[in-house]
Amino acid sequence: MLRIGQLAEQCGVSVETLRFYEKEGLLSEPPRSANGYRLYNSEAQATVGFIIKAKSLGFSLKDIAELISLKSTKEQHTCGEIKAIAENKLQTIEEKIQQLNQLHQALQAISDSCAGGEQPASECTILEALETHDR
Amino acid sequence: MLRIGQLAEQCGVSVETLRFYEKEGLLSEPPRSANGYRLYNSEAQATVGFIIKAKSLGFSLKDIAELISLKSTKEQHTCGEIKAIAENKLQTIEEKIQQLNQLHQALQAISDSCAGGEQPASECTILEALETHDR
DNA sequence: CTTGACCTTGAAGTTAACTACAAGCTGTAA
DNA sequence: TTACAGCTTGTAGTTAACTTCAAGGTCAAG
Repeated sequence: MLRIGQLAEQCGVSVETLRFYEKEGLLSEPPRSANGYRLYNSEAQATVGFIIKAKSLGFSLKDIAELISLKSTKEQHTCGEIKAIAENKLQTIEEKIQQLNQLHQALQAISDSCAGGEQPASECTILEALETHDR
Repeated sequence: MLRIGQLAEQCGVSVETLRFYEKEGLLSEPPRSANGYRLYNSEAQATVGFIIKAKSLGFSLKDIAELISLKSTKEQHTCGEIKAIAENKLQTIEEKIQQLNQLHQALQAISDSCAGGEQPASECTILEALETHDR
C-alpha cells in the first residue's frame, strides 16, 4: 500500500493532482490508515496510469470519467460503445488538424507576401493583410 | 459615428466584447457623446476588423495587442519585426499540427485493434490499451 | 408619462485542469 | 526535543476570452 506521495512519485504527477482526481470522481476514495493517511493499492495505481495514458491521447478528464465508469461495468457494455467514444475523439482530432491546416495556409500566404528585412513597416503587407476583411 | 451597439452589429461581435477589448487596451478609448455614450469612427471599426481577422488566424489577444502597438508606430519598425511574429506563430501552428497527428496515429491504432460490435467489453482491446503504460 | 431598447459602470461568473496557500496533525531522525 | 518531511482539510488563485449580472441613466415612440 502506497501513501499519496509515493503514488504521486510512481506516477509522475503531483500529490495535489491525485487529490484533485479524487475530488472529481476519477479516482475512488482509498482506505485510510489509522492516522488518516490515504493508502493506495495497485488497482488505484493502474487507474492513475489509465488516466494519464488517456489524457496523453487527447481525452479530457470528463471523457475519462465516462470511460472509467464504462470500464467498471465492462460486462454490461459492448466493445461498440467503447469504440464509438474513441472514434468520436478521432473525429474531433481530425477536425482540429484540418482547422489548423487552413489557418497555416492562410497565415503562410500572408507571411510569404512580405519580404521581411530592414525596410520600415509603413507598408508592410502583413499588416495590410490583417486589416483586410475578405469574405 | 457609431454607437457601441451599432459597431458591435457591424463587426459581428457583442457589445460586451467591445468593452472588453477596450479594457484590455486593444481598442483605444473612443470619444463620448454629451450623454456619455461611446462614439466610434471608421478607424475604430478598422481596428476591430483587424482584431477579428488576426484572431481568426490564430493570434491570441496578447499577440494582437503587440501587433497593434507595432502597427501604430509602423515607421519606427521594420517589416522583419512584423514578419518574425508571423513566422513564430506559423511555427507554433506547425507544432500543434504535428502533435495532433501523433495523437491521431496512436489513437487510430488503438481504435483499429477493436472490432467494435455487440460483444461485451470485458476484454475490449481499447480499454486494455489505455491501461498499458508503454514507454 | 410610461414602456422599452440602448447605454453606463464595476464586479462576479464561466471552463479546464490544475496549483497554491493556510493551518494544523503525524512520524522519524538527530 | 526539536526539526522537518509528509499528510490532512478547505478555500482561493491561475489563464484566456469572454459572458452575465446588478443597478441605474437616456432617448424615442405611443
